[in-house]
Amino acid sequence: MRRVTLEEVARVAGVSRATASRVVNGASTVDEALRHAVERAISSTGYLPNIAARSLVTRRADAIGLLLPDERRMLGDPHLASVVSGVTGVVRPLGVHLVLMMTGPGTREQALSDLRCGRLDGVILVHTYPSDPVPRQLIAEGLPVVLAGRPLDPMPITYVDVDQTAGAALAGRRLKSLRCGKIATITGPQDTPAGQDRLTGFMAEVPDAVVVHGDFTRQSGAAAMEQLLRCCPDVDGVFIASDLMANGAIPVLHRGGRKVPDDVAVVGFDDSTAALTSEPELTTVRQPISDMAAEMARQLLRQITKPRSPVTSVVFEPSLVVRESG
Amino acid sequence: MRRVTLEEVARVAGVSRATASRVVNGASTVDEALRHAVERAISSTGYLPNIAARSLVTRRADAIGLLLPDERRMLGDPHLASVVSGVTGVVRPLGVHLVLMMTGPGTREQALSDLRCGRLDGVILVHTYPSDPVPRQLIAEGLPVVLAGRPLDPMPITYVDVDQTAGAALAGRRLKSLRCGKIATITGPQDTPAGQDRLTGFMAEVPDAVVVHGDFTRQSGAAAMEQLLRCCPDVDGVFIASDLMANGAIPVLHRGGRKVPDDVAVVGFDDSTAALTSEPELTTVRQPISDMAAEMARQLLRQITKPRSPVTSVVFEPSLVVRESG
DNA sequence: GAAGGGCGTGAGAGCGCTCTCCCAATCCTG
DNA sequence: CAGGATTGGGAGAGCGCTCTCACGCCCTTC
Repeated sequence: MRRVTLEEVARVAGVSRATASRVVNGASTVDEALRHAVERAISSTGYLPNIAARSLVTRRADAIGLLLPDERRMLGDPHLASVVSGVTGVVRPLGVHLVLMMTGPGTREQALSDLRCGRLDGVILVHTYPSDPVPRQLIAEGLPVVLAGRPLDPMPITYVDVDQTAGAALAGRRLKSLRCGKIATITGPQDTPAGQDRLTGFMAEVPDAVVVHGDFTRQSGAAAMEQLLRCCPDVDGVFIASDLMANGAIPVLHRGGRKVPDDVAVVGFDDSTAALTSEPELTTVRQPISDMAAEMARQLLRQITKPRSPVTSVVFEPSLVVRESG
Repeated sequence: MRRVTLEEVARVAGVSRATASRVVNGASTVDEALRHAVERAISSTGYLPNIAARSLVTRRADAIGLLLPDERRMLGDPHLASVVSGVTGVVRPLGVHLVLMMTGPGTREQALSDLRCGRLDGVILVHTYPSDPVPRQLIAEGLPVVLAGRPLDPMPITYVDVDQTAGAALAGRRLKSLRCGKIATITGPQDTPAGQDRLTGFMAEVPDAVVVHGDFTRQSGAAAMEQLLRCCPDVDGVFIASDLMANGAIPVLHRGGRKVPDDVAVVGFDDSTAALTSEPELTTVRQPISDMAAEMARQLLRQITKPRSPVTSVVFEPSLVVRESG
């Protein structure tokens, strides 16, 4: 079975290859009659443009990469699906492919060379770790890139994030409005912007809060809560900097004989699926992940279309989702 | 900044483009001295092959698609990440891209035309719904495709699945060995092969089990458990056909005053992350999702390399993971 | 009625690569 | 040492598309 080429469509329509190409690409300078002839020829032959050939001359791959952190952390990340659907929602209608890449040995390098050899038009980088060299390399080479989340060190790069500080403040205000007297927080890792901002935002609202550190994992949430109950048994309100940690912490509270929210109110962060699998369901700070992902896609597309366009990061407003836990 | 071409590498190395190409593609018939010259030229110029040009002549896109079901169901699917990592693990080292596609309006058609126009070499289809026309279209056109999970209607298509029946039997045997007297099951949707097989496999082992239907969602698990407690309050062992449903069902059990596993033993299916977020943690039937995904990738790659090769489906053995719930 | 300006069309030159010839050089064999 | 076999390298023809450029044609405009 042979593939139909533009040449063939042109022959059937009785026009030149150039005109057929114009119709395929929606140029406006084609006579109505000829346009119809070409369109008929396209549908009668079942023509589909060969992307490789087009790509060769336009120097666009019409594909972008989504570079995810190492597998272990990602496997538990309930955000992933929302990110993917937000990005594809923007990108698919434009015929742009979304290529998924996980950080493994050498994979970040892979993505870089895919970008350099024109196989990918740009990448969205999720969760770069501190001191990750990739973002800097990308901006140095002028390659289109958008970061999910503000980078730890300031650099001239487009990112999309939620206002973490404001979100944590929301949580603080909620606990205060619940008339909690002894308030604590379980933090995220302090070498990440999100971890830092959620702490500072919360402390600004509740300056005398007890601070226990976690690292965003479920296990660390459980461990931190054990520590908290030991050092501060009269706590009656906790802001836990991720739903996943809250998910690990709440059973510890139960085992410690506390009822949630009656004895201890709990507010999480993320509004991930973990918020719904908790018992009771989590009051949490919502990040509009899907919208943010869509915005990342739009920003990336803009950079691809207009290279070296100015850096314009976007910060979304978080909101409080009140459920049962606090 | 200009891109380096093969032509340039050849000039620097003092050979023809053909020889340079041979070195790049690892042909064995190149003299050691020349090979080294070319390799030096490649690294000194920073040459990277242009994929579009290569693709144009080899007629391979070196990209495969992962076609996922509609977003709503997928968002809650904890398997996704394992599937992705299993597939990329096989496919990336070979330089093959994984393109993620979600079923939206017209997206399945998109995937088909991507396949037809050579933009994708093959697809992995996850969760086709009953009477989905896409699998048949694909096999009719001889396009490489692998199904995740046995199709409902038998058709000559390669699929990878776990032995659902055997897995459910494992669950049944576990509950019997726990000396449960009154055993029940909450099923998956009976219009899916997994839903059917998990029921029949379980019933073969526990013929007198009480049957309540669910549809694999958390909500349906909760609803089914309420129904079960009403119609059969003395139940002391339940096989729930998905961890997600078990996740919804266990709180209902608690609210009904039953302790898990003391009063009611619970066994789930999937060994998804939902099994770990349950309280207590779920005893469940494990499907080696990541291995299965890797196998799907291998099968697909084989089909791409050797078109029209015979259909060879692979069925994996499930295993029982004993945790706290039963 | 001639000159000027659009506008739509076709010819053709690539884009960067692979791969099929074909030729030259080397090797073996009798 | 001649003949054939074998091997490595080069020339060049595409792969299917886009896009520039130049050429008609028709519609103005004085």
